[in-house]
Amino acid sequence: MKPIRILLADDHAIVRTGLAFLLGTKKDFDIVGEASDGMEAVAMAAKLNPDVVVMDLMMPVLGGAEATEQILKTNPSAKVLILTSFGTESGVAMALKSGAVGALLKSAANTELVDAIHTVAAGGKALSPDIELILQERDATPELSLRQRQMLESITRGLTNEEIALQYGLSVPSVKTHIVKLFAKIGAANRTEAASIALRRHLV
Amino acid sequence: MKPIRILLADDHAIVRTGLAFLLGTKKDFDIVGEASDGMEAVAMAAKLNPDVVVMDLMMPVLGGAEATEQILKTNPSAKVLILTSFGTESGVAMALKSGAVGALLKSAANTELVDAIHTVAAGGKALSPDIELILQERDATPELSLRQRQMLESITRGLTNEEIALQYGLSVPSVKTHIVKLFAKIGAANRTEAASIALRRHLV
DNA sequence: GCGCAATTCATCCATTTGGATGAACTGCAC
DNA sequence: GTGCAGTTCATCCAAATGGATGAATTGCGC
Repeated sequence: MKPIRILLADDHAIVRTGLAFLLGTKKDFDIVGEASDGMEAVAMAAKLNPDVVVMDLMMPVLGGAEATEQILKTNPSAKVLILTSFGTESGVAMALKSGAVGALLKSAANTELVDAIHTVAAGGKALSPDIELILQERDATPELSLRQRQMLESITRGLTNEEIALQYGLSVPSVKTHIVKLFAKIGAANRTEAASIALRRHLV
Repeated sequence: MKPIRILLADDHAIVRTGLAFLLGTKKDFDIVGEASDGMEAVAMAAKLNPDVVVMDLMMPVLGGAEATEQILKTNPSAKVLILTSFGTESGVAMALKSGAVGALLKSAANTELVDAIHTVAAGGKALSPDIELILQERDATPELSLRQRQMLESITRGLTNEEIALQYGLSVPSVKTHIVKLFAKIGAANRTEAASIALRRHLV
């Protein structure tokens, strides 16, 4: 039986070492490459054509979600499995939308990772219970419109309504309308809580 | 020559595997234990009396900074080396104040880690340039008083001045005084920007 | 003890914010 | 094409906020 060809992508050398050691000892796994950022992962995926890409979500140069999208463009048969840390799970939904077929927390046991790789290589989806929970929370946050995202971004910068109006060439009443609707959507009582929610949920 | 006895503490099994593999192959290192949270690290340090503790900053149950303090209480000769991820460096200053003698980013090359362990085991300090930079930024943020920290915490929760006054049994004018001084210290133009700064710099 | 920072509170005022309501236009979906 | 969401703006008002100033108390360090 052919081994599963795996590409590792993580900016932490220690994690790559751990993964390479952990997965390299399994006979049915073949580590074909290691990338230390998203851009490198895309380039190596195109060249090496791996079966599974085990990828960190938070990487410099190019993040995991964007890298997933790029990889699947040139390499549609590859299965992308996302690794994420607790507290930085915000991009998981985006990565899955980009085509990742699995995601688990870095704190997962080693066996969980091995199982997940087998699952996705066989065409299945591998979402750990923790991740499912995160996605539910995410769903609880309704999508924001373009203007609402802009307002939120400005709010987190501490701008006043007048400054925001100026920035986007709007009237102050318009800004207020957008902001009030934004509050209702994200469940904020005021702009300060909105900023807090935005930063905590990584909405900006 | 006696090998350096090392205790690993990291909630990510993958990272522990990587560290164990990376350090375990060196003849002068002896991995005497692995802990998956801060509490465990404290307990194992007391029992095993390691020379060096390589510890993650972000751990469940008990964080790296607190764990460092606890360990040094029962084990003053131990050298604590902090590992931290980019973006979660906020606690580094606290960990160093707690007595850690070294800190480096997880994205550091494997050799850097090996060098750092040798350095701290020999009684030196091991701060990577990235970490030095972070500490400088930290210094740019003046220390906040107890009340100011409380105000900031409440602000990030979106509370109004009246709610904050109620929470701490103060008058609204007092709350305002504290908040205005807080703004001056952290360089915020208003409470929303203050919340933003607090969350971004992990001041709360 | 003296000074300083932190803490407490008060008054006054301009600005900002949040909320309610109404109205018009646009573009997309059913 | 009808409806809905998003967008734009207006008016009016109450509440919250920020800023300035003054003043008293406490506690810590030199």
